[in-house]
Amino acid sequence: GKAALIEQIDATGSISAAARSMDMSYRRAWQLVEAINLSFKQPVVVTATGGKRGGGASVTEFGRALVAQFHAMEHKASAAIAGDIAQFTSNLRASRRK
Amino acid sequence: GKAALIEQIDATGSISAAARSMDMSYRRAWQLVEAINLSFKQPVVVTATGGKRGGGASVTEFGRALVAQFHAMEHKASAAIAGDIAQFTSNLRASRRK
DNA sequence: TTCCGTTATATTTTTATAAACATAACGATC
DNA sequence: GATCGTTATGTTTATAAAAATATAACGGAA
Repeated sequence: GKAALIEQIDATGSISAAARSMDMSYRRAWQLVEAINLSFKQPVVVTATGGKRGGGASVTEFGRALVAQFHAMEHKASAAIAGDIAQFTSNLRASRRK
Repeated sequence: GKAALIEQIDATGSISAAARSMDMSYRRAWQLVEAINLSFKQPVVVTATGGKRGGGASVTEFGRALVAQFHAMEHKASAAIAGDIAQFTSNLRASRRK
């Protein structure tokens, strides 16, 4: 979720546009960004207030590398257990929706 | 969490003893067991009410195999991304507790 | 038939999380 | 200095999850 948010910020240039595109409140998106930035030693998203278009946000190179690494980890872990997952899933009962 | 609960049930022979050992309410443990059993095509934990010692619960062979597979998956996934995790963690800010 | 420790279930209360709503601050541009 | 879209923050409400509390049902054994 956070990785997707960062990607949308990178794509749109603002937290609010990213939030809109993900059908998320600006408040929540901003809080996530704050939490992310506080989590790492270096900033992941940098913001600007005011100005011609009201401001904006951009993703740092560090942030981009982080997201890329995250996706790489996803793929590695997923590939490592793909076989088990298939078998595991075959033992799951078909869940009834609503 | 659920895997640990199943292991405790297997070790103790009852849901309530497992719950006590994990400092969990019996109610919660029972609900987890119910959810687990409903999730799979075959029962993972079988229970008995009443009787000499009030009843009890035991883990099926299917359940044991499931837990074993789960741990195997944990190890595989963990090993696959161990290097990334180390680097990732090095970028994390030391979080302040309380 | 009473007792015991367990499974099983219902109800209420508390806590945590998310959503919703409102508003201030910013600063380049016009 | 008025405007605009954004960042930034506070406050309240709603929803969900967990915890706490209570009690019924079970069935061997004494």
